[in-house]
Amino acid sequence: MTGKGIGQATIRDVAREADVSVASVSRVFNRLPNVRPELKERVEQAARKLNYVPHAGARNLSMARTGAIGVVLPDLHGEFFSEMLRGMEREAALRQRHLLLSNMHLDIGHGIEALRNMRGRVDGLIVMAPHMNLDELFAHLPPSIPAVLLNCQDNGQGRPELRVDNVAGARAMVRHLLDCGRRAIVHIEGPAGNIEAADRSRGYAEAMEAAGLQPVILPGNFDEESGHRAVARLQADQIDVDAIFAANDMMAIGALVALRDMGVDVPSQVAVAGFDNIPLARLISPGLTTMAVDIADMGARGINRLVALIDGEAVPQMELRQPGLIIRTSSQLSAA
Amino acid sequence: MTGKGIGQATIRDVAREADVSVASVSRVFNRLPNVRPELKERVEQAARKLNYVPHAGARNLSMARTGAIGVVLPDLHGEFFSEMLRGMEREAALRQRHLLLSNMHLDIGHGIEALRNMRGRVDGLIVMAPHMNLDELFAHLPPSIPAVLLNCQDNGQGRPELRVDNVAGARAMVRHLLDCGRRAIVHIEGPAGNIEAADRSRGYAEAMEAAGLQPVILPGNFDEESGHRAVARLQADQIDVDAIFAANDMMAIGALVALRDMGVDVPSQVAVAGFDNIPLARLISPGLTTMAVDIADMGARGINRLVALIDGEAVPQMELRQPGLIIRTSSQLSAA
DNA sequence: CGGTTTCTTGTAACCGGTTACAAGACGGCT
DNA sequence: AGCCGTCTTGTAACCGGTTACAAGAAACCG
Repeated sequence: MTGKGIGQATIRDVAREADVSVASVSRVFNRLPNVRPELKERVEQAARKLNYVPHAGARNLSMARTGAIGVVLPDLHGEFFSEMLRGMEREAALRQRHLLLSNMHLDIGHGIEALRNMRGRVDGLIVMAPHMNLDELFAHLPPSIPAVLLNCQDNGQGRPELRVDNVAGARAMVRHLLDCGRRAIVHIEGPAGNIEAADRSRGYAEAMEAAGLQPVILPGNFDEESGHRAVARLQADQIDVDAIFAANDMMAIGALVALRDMGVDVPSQVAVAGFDNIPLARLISPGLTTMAVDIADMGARGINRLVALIDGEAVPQMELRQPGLIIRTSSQLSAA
Repeated sequence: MTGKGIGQATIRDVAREADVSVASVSRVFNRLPNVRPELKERVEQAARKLNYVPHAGARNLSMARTGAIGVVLPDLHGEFFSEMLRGMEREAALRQRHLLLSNMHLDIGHGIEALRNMRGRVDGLIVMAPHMNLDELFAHLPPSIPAVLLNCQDNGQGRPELRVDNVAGARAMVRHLLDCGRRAIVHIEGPAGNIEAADRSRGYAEAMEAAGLQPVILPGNFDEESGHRAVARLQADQIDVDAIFAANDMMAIGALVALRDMGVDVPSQVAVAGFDNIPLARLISPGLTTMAVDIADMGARGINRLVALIDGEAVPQMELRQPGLIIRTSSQLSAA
C-alpha cells in the first residue's frame, strides 16, 4: 500500500510523514517530557500509519548500549544447563535484558572466537567454562568488557566469580555414605580437565583417606551413558562396592538404571549418590541422594552481578556457595 | 598503556596506527582477496597491538544483517522447552547464527512488546505461542520480517509453520489404552486457551466417543503439580478409573507420583500415559508410555526453515508432524 | 612508447538511530 | 517596548562499521 515494498519505515520516514524533525520523533518514542501534545499526537499517528518499529540495532550503536547479555556455556545438554538458563532468563527479564546464547563446545579456539563475536552485540558476558584456561580464553579480548565467571578455574582475570564449593560438597557426601555404614565407596569421575570434576574427585579422595579407606575412581564424562558404563565396569572387574558416588546426577542416574537392569537393589545392596540436585533427582525412583546446588539461583545471581557490574556498581570479587546434602531413598540406611 | 583508557579501539584507530584507510582495514578483516600482503601484514600488526575486536553491532547496522535469530517462547520451564532450545542451538551454531532469547510469559501485550523489541536485533523470528491469537500478536509488526511459527493456532499470517498432529496423537493414545483393555480412561487437560491442549483433548474425546465410552476430563495446566491434584480429585470424587491419559508428560509424572504415594499400583490398577516424550519419561519408574514428539528435532527444523526463509529460499508453508506411540511399563497389559 | 586493462587503495556516503547545540516562540517582568 | 528565562523544535554530527566510486600504480600490449 505505502509503496515502500521491502524495507521498513525509518525514523526519517516518520519525520517526513508527520512533518517534524527526526529529533522530535526520537523524543516522542523515548517519552521525553518536552514535547507539545499536539506534535506528539501527530508523530504517533504517522508512526501508526507507517507501521513504524524502531530499529534496536541502530539505537544500540548510537547509545553504546545493547540491553543484551551474552551467555557462553560449554554445552546445552541436560537439565543442569537448562536449569541455569531458566534462572538467568528470569532475572534478565526482570531487568529488561535479553540473553544472547553461545555455546563454545570443546575447543578453546572456538571459545575465543565466540567471545570476540560478542563485542558490540552485548553489554557484558556470563562465562561458564570449567574446562578451560581462563587467561588463555580472555587473552585476546579487551579487558574493559564486563564479565562474570561461573565455576571457572583459578585465573588472573580479577573478574567477579561465583563458585560452588565442590571439594567441601564431595567430602560431605562421602561422610554421609560412611554414616550410612558404607565402606566400599567408589567414585565415578567427571571429564578430565574440568575443574568441577577435579574438585569433586579431590574431595572424595581426601574424605576417603581421612577415613583410612582406599579411594577407587572410575572414569566418566558427566553423561548418563558413562554412569552406565562405569557400573558395567564394576561388574566386569568384580570390584567390591557398597556405594557409588558419581560426580554429577546424570551419571548417578545412569548408574541407577544399570543397577536396576542388573537386578542389584538400591539402596540395600549398593547406595547411589550424585551431585547437583537436578529436578530429575527427585522424580526418579529410588529418589537420588545428592548435593544440592541451586542451579537456577546461581544463574540468576550471575546475571544480577553482571548487571550491577555493567551499571558500574561495586560487586564482590568472589562468592563461594556451599551445596547442601539432600538425602533420598538411594542412600537410606541399610536395614539394621 | 595506549592511553585510550576506557573505550575500545575502532577501525579508525587501527587505520591510523597502520597508516592506511579504514576501507583497507575492513578489507583485511573481511578477507577480501585484493589486498597487498605487505599492507595486510601491517594492518594485522596494528590490530594486534591495539587489541582490536570488530564491533558487531556497527557491522550489523551497515550490512542490515545481524546473524541472530530471535526465539520467542511462552515459558522456559521444564524439559520440553530446554529440549527445544537445545535443538535450536545446535542447528543455529551449525549455521553460524546466534540465538536471542525472549520469553513472553502470559500476557499478549508483553508478547507484542517482545516482538517489537526484536526489530533490528535479529534477522528473523521463531515464535511458539500455542496460547495466543497470532493475528493479534503480529498485528502491529511489519509483515516483512521473516518468521517461522511452531505449534501455533490457526491464523492468517501465511507464514511457514511446523505443527505436531496433536489430535491424531491423542486418538492413537486412547486406542492404545483401549487395546490394553482399559475402559475407564480419564483425561487430564492442559491449560485453557492453549491450542495444543485443546487438540489433545479433542482427540481424546473423539476416540472415546468412537468407542462408545463417556469422556471424563479433569482440568490441569501442564505442570507436575496439576497432575498430582487431578489424581487427588479422582480419589476425592470416587471416580471410577483404570487409565489416566495426561495431556503432557509432566502432568503424567505428577499423576504417577501421586498414585505411588497413595499406594495404587501402576499399571496393574491404573495405567498412565503422557504426551511429548521428554527425556524424563524414559527414566522414571515405571517408564512412562507417551506420544513421542522429537522436540529437539522440531526446534532444529524450525531454525532450518527460518534460515532458508531469511536467505530467500522457498519454504514449505506447513508441515504437520506425526507423533509416535512409545509403550513403556506404565501401560503394560494388565495381568491376563 | 602511448594506451588500455587490472589491481590496489583511499574518500566519503550510508545504515538508523541519539543528542549537543542553536534558534525561535512565548510569557512574564520592569 | 525591551529584556530575560523557559520551553519547544530543528540541524547536523556522531556511534563504528561497509562499500560505491574514483584515482593512482603497475602490467601488458601492439
